[in-house]
Amino acid sequence: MIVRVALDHPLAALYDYRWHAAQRPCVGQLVRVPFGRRSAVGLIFEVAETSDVPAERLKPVEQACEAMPPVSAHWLELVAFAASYYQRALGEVALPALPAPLREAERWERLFAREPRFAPTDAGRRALPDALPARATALRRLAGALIDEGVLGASQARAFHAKAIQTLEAWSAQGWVVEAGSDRVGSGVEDARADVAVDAQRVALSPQATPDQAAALDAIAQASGFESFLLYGVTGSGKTEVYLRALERLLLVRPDAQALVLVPEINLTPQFERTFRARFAHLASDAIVSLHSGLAEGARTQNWLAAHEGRARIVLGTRLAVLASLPRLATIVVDEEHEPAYKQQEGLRYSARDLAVWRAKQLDIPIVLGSATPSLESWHQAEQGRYRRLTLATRAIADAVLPTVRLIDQDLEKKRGVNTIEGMSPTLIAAMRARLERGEQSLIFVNRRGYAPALACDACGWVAGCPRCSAYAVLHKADRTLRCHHCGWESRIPRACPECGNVDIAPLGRGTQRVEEAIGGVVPGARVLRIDADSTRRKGSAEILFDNVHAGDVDVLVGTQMIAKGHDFQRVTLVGVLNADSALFSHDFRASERLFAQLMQVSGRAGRAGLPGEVMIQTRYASHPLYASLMRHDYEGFARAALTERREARLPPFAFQALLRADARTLEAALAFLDEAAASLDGLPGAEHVTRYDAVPLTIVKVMNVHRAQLLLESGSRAALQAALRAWQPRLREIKGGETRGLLRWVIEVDPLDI
DNA sequence: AGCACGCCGACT
DNA sequence: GTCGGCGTGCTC
Repeated sequence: MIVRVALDHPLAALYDYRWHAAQRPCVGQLVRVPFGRRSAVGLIFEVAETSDVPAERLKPVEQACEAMPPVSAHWLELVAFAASYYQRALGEVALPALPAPLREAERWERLFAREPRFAPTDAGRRALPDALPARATALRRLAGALIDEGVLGASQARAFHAKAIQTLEAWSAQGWVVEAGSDRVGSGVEDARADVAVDAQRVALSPQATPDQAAALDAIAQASGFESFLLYGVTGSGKTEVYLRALERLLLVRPDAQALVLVPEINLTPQFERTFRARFAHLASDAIVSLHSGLAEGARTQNWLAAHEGRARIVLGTRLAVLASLPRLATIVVDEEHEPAYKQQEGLRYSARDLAVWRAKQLDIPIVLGSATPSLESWHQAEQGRYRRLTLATRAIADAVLPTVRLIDQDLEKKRGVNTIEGMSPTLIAAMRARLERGEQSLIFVNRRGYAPALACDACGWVAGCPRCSAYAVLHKADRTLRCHHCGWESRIPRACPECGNVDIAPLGRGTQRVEEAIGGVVPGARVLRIDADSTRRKGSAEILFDNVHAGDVDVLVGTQMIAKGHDFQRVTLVGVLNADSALFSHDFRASERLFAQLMQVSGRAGRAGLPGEVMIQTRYASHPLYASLMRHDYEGFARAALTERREARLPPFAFQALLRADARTLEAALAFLDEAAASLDGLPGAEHVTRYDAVPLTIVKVMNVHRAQLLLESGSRAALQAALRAWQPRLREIKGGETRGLLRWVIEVDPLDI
């Protein structure tokens, strides 16, 4: 017997091994095999009688993972499709899709051992680190492992301390730990339970579906087999309620059916999990699990296995969850389907949304893509009738009305001699003061973190830059550093200009920190809070900060995109947007689509609880059509105009694109490689239908002392592009190997988002 | 991708 | 004299 195994390795698709065990090998089984001088974990993709590899070179399989049920043929097919579509080796997709412990044969036994298991509760996570005496090192390490891993088996625990089980039982009595009997446990279960009561009330507030919601639900319920629904509804129109009810129906009708719910960001999973747990409180504790990179390894593995073994009925996760093994998957939801976060930006550069649609088609099941501002790709599909559009036209919350959007024309203000104060128009400042007097909240959206995006010398024109990247160094005033947001470089702020010695160096532009500081000055008495990647670095701190806003301890909230998503601030009646203009004239053709979606989203934060909301956007281009659409809350008009432009320019979704990216020590080497690569496309299958653009340096040419360039390919035919890419790769390997180019790395990206 | 082998410059 | 730089080649 021969088994063909996928290994996490870029060359051959499958490697052949001899199978000696008594029982028949099984496709989808995990195995440990010798590979070169070491041993590796792989996945059996095929079982065969013979091999093309000479018999003397065939090595035997070392071990098979008996405890884990094999992954389904459907899952293998999904992985094979993703590998082929994104131009990667099979194993490079299959193995990274598995949780890490499954990829290490040494951990299998422990992983599948049926023994008592312990998981920390939220209370435990908070209390344990401080509750133990400093001298109790074994206990402290036990607590540390418990928190880091998320789940600890009895034998693992005993390794720390002979009486660890008694200790864990005592902690369990304290409410710091839950014991999960002899079964494997999920995580976060009991934490979410604590909030069930609260959410049950919240849910109970909207028991009656709006007519739009009911119509959408009927359509989804009537779907037989594959159908893509584009659930198009403004913020607050109750898309989540539609997801919940659709899943409710599904899970009631089919007692074994599984659902996959994708959300764009980790921050949003706890909220969703609470809501889903409240609604599906009758399900077993591990019937709802989350999957995202923020979970501790142990917890993520247990959740993955709960999905794989069919115990999990609802899997809530970020983009990586689209590759979860779900043997009885019956429906998929992709919330905020337009979010760029669904695109993986390293390793296998897949679009979770696109793979989700493929999965639905493969399994012949319905999929719901939800958004207030759908991606132009999805909107176009709906226009073409390939997706079915379900519109939620009204806000579900009683009395909620769309906010008034007004532009602050900075050009006009300047002409009239109205000066901005710290980058803010007096109109915006007055509006914030008025909110403060009325006890309402303001939210100021700034698209840059840090104090100022640059530090410059007035005398000689010097601007502080990162020594390793071709980017400006961002000024962070709080810790008096200059930082590069591309590579993490940090240095002290110089006292004087290093070029000319001038001591009058000044910050250029405005980031969240500077705006926070400025508002403290111009809105006296306001309690200002900043939320961005810097202020929420510690795990869980974002939730604490958001809680302050909800509790009313904040008058003005300053932040980046982070503040625009997921949170319903009941008392926010003013949203201010500073420096949005830069995206209007970007060379990236998707910049305006992203800007529109972002502005619609931040606008949705204003006026949720019946209070009239107002959005003020500072701009120097007040007559730009994007703003005109925004003021009318007219996504459809925006989409129509944008799609017309895309059609005329032959851009996606009217063409398909791929990038060849190259990294090298010099820009010349990268460009030379790309030029040669472009020439080598000639004569390849499909190449006659593929347009080649010139190889160009990336906007930020140098990152970490590596120079980057790219070559864009475009075709009206996806099949032609795919064929050409496939045939191209051996040639690219030759070109790279043929001449000594030093460190040169290349990667193909299919359907790139940023160009 | 790892990992080994192998061939030339700065150190104990 | 070695340690270690990364160039090259291999993995069923």
